[in-house]
Amino acid sequence: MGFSDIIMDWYSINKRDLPWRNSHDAYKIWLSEVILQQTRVEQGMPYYEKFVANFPTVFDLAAAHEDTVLKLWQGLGYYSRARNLHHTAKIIVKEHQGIFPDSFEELLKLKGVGTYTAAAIASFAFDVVVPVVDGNVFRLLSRYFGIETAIDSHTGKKVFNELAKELMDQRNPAIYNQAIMEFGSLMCKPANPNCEICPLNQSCVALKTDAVNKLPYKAKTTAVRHRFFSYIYIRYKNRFVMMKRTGNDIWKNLYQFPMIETKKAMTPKKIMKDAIWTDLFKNEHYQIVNVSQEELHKLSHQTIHAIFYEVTVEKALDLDNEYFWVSAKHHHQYAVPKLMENFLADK
DNA sequence: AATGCGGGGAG
DNA sequence: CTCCCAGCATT
Repeated sequence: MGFSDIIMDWYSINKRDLPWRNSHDAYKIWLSEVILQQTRVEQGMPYYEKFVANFPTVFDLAAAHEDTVLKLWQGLGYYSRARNLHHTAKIIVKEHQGIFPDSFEELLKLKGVGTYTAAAIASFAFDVVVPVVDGNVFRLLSRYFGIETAIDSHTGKKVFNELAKELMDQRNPAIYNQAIMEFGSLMCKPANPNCEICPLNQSCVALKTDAVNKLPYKAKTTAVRHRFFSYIYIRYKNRFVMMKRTGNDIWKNLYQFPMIETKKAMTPKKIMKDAIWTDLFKNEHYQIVNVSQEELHKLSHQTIHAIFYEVTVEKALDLDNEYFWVSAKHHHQYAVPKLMENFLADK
């Protein structure tokens, strides 16, 4: 038995019952694949269910407001996925009559659809023979064949894609692609893989050479950047002030309190000299009723040092620029970063 | 070719 | 703590 036969046999017995596997609907497959980009299956699952329930077809998604889409995506991270998802839904409706293209090349043209996702949709929905190479496949192939080429290099991507292509079961691209990812995910795990019971353990190079823990090889390690956010939580009766984050930064198009970013940790005394205070309050009276402890919010390559200034005012300020009042009853419709959600959950 | 983009689970 | 997860867009 060859590599692909072993993978296929293992999969037929050990596969999980995942909701998107019960469909050949390109829309649902696309939806699930975008949700699962850099996201574990268990984490993405409830979001998939929510999106299918709220947007049963691509027409429903295309007709929605971006705020609604982002709100449903809230908490999942990498929000450009949600923005691109919405954008692409509108393209599919306007330019493709609601029908997804059925070739790898055409799928690749869609925003938010890269080589992996295009291959996944093409094979799962349309039985196109094109290999999926995700994190699971990189790991499995690098270990089984003992390939030390860095998976995050240009040549690495080419090498592994070529290899994955040669190994494919040409007759069952949809099932085979699911199978190799499932195998990588459940058997050839990043830490503590199940080598003892692995059906490939007789011919695995990494196992033979004691290199399982060294592969796959990655070239880059990204440095963590520290940022200091001072949020101003301005309350008047049951309302508070919010704004939309624009600009190319984290949490684009999500909402937050007015805030000041500084390059270093800053004392309240210095923060309060920032122009934002006169911008917001002008000559109105305000009172700082609480200053939170610094809270660390860790992202993959940033650590946000957050402090919340809780301020009360005696009348509803006239707001300009991007600021606006929201009531406690209505603020839930705005998508907010996890950091904001955690703060608001205590209110 | 290199960098930025979230949040959470596992070890 | 560190690593990594059904990656992609941008430069």
